[in-house]
Amino acid sequence: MALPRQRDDFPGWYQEVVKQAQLAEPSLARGTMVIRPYGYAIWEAIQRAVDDRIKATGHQNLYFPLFFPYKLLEREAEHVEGFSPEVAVVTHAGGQELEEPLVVRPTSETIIWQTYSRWIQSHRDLPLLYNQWANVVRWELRPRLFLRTTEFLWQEGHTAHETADEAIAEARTALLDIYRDAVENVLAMPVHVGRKTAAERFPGAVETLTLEALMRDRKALQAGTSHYLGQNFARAYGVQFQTRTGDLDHPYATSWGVTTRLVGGVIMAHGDDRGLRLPPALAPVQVVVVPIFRTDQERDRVLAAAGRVAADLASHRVRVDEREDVRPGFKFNEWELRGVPVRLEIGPRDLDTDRVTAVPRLTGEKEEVPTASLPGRIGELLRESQVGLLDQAREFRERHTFRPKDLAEMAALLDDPGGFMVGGWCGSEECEAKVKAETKATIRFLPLDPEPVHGSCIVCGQPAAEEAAWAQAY
RNA sequence: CGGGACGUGGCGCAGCUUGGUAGCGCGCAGCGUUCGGGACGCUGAGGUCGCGGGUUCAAAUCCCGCCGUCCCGACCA
Repeated sequence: MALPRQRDDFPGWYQEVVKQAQLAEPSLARGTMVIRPYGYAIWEAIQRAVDDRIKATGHQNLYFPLFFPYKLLEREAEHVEGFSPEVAVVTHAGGQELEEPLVVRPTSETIIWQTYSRWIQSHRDLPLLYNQWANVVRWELRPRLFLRTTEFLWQEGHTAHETADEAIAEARTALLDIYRDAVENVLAMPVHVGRKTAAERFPGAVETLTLEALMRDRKALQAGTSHYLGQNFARAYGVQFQTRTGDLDHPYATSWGVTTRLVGGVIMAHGDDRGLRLPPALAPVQVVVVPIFRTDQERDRVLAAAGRVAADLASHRVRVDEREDVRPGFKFNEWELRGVPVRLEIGPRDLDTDRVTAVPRLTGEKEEVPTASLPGRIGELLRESQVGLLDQAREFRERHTFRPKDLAEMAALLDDPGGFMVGGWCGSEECEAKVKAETKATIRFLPLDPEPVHGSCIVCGQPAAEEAAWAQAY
């Protein structure tokens, strides 16, 4: 088995880890992948974390179809500027010509607002707080495993509200109470929250909010997004409701999403040269037990003890690796590659002293734990691993956040070591474009709440309108 | 679509400059020794060298065309 390459081969390292940890089968065809069971289990854990918070904030799940009639496009295309609702027109399926051409969705605004136009008549119908888990297809020019694939799985919320204030608050709820909470506390990935510039905004949105994380190759990753759509889509689809005072108005809308990109984010934010490091809250296997024995008699004793340990730890996701065709050392490395937070070794030596050897993935330090205190100690190690990964990632991010004095210094810092560059911005698209042209860095986010700054624009020297954070991004 | 690189057993690669009929590591099969950090020894199976054409007594190697993949840009969760 080939080993993951070293960090300086990023993202080659990353791709190798994806393959070796058996998360996915990359590139069946351009931009596609097959997600393997272990990778899918990680996605399922992310789904649970996000979906719990979606339910807790009062949203409900439903489903809109992947394909929708072509004729739905004609109406909105003229209204929502820059928004392209189809990835392909399908005229044949199952060996037959279709009576009515279908479109494959890159996102669902089209079918959703067509539907909402029939569901919304009165202010009493609002708000609509709906969410779906689905797949979408986009012909991206430059695919990247998990981070940008032709087809991907995601969650998309689509809400409609009576007032602008309510919709704006909703966009923030999705960003902060659903996404940030799940990403930081479950994925252990620290994120900045903020607004996108007009140039980086979702087409059709009035305001785009974003979650920005830093990967270990010092590139930024957009980990989630939430849009305040104003009345743009409602107007395009002729959605109106009767207000409390009897007038007609268009509802105010939001949409928000996170995707299987988050699986890639976890790998790239936490991984080290031994492979994945998964936060316990996310790990499909939280504790792996590796029995060590030589003789048949030892095997019986050790496996019996391993079974008792697994039963004692039943409140965690425990797996006993009973394979006999590979040796213990091989298992150690394989489970480290797959990011299991805690490994337990049980052999004759441990049995003799009534102990178990515990090794957290976070530190790699072996520790002998008396069997009686094992459940308590494992709980501690898992909690420490969860918090430790978040702390390490946050510390890494702070170490790679800079305040350059001018564009030249920023360019140098982006080149080495890379990271977030914070500084004043005059607010002009010219300065934004200039930085991008010269350094490939874009403004990743502006403060969530605009606040006046003194100082000057790092690019042109004019008075700064606000503070921006630049980075090179995926 | 522009710029660069590469297609050789399942995987990763060497061989090509200077043509002579294919090799290494991993994996796989069998046997033995091993088993607390990716075991070792011996034996063995497995390849129309991306596809098509050309040059030549002879092509993985030289020439032409095509196809595909990856990297850098445009696009983007």
